[in-house]
Amino acid sequence: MDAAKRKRLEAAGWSVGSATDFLKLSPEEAAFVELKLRLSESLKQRRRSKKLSQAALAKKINSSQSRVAKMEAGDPSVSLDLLIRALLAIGATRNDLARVLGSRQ
Amino acid sequence: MDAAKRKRLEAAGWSVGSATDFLKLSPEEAAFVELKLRLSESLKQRRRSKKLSQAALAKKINSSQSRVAKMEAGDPSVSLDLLIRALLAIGATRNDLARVLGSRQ
DNA sequence: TGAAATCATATCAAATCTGACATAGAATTG
DNA sequence: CAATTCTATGTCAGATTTGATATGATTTCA
Repeated sequence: MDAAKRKRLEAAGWSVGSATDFLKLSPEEAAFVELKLRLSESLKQRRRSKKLSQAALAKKINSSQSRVAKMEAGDPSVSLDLLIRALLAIGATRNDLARVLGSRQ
Repeated sequence: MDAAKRKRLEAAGWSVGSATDFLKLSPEEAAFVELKLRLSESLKQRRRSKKLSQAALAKKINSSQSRVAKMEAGDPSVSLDLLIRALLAIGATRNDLARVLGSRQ
């Protein structure tokens, strides 16, 4: 469907900034994408600051290195569930998540 | 498996308070469940305050009444993705979500 | 440089989640 | 009290997400 096509695009092009409206996403979809990207970035940061490899994190959450890579890349095949489980597993608290989701500052 | 059994139980018994450790959930799992329950409750509240029926909300997010009921009941078959999409669709902002996830007050 | 570790990307069968439907049980209203 | 509207719960085929695997690219470091 239409949504499927957009989903396929969701991942690409975001790596740099945090723009949200390069293709006609509804406000809710835009917010959803932004949300996932913030979690992705947070995951990458946290993992790195803990000096874990993707493989090591994967083990912690019994997943695989390739999936962790996809999480961090904002791949559309990765669910919020997985992202958040990973963040919790790496030591993030609910408050940490709240900070990631909310306005900067 | 073991996790599956727990998942099956995840939903029941939470309606009242917000206890989190009635069965041996790891801290991360407990946090994850707590998180879903908060979103469930928030959804129910928001929908009601907008005087929408479950069917009406379902239509908005092209889902079904039964699934909305499950969302609000904290049914384990409902993903975070769906919960959050529903909240966004009903007008919640990222900041609203952050408030729901973070510490009370 | 080059070997070793780490990361990115594609693919796929199995697992999970989904909307839809059926139907029963509340709640509301007349 | 119905009649009507709303909500809860079970089921299931189809869709999506998953871990695993393979393999190539990039980084690290001696």
